Amino acid sequence: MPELPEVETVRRGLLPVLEGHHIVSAKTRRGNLRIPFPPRFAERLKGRTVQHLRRRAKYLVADLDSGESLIVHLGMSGRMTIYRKGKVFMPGEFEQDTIAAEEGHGLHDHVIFETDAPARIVFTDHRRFGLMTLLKTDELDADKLFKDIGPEPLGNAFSEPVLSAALKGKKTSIKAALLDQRVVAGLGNIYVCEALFRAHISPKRKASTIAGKRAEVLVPAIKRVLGDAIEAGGSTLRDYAKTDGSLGYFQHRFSVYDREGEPCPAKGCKGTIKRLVQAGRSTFFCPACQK
DNA sequence: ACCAGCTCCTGCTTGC
DNA sequence: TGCAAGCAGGAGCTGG
Repeated sequence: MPELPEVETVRRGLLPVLEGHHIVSAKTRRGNLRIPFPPRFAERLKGRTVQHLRRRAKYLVADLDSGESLIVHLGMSGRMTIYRKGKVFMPGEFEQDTIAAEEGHGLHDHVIFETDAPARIVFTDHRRFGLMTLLKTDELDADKLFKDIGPEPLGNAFSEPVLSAALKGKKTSIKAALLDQRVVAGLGNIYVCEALFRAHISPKRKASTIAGKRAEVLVPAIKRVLGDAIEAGGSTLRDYAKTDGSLGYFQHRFSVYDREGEPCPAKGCKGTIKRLVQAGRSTFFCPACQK
């Protein structure tokens, strides 16, 4: 799935067709994703204005003028695709006046929104690990989906003392700890590997030993890798695409992820990237320069 | 309370 | 070429 940079890229792609716009209609094409849709889901969205489209951890949050918020999680394979009327193509191509009727009716196209942008927004998720629900906007923070989520890594609230405190006494590996959304929000397998590489910290190191000096290195490493990835439009491996169907390209800048057997890219390091399995997930790292 | 392991689902890649 | 096993970016739940 989309990790924080991919969700943020999707949010930015959706802004022009969602924020400040009316939802003309919403349609679900099955009864559930990872969880069932809430009662009267489509009716509660119809005619509403999206006042703000924001992101919390890996969730997209669309605040509506009804006092409710539409919550979207892309899971492992969720995408949002925008089809727009009057899209201008490159010279030599035609200008599209209508959205093809079949857009949004693929096997795994589960939710279709029409907005007055005008645009059709299609949520596609072949693995259905994603979710979509509606919550009262002023009760979001107390909801079980959000109440235990840690600080946003790109905000000022994520700092060396905060990370140190969150890791204090943790016996698990730093790799597993950073995947825990209660410690810090929005990191997934790829960016944890990349951040630990940049910080020269071994993924096998016990989490509690990071507090202090190592956390001073790790916090900026996390911020930089996420910032760089957002700037690159996210990473595309298998299932992620931007809202216009194009691909992110940060994957070409991975230092260790999915690079088992390749030479370590760190300056002066003669190590080789290794793969190991932690908590059932692949970890990629350089044993020579990550200690 | 914490932590490792399992599970949901489908599709792509890999290896025999 | 065909087929089955293995693997995938998340995260909630179970049981030790």
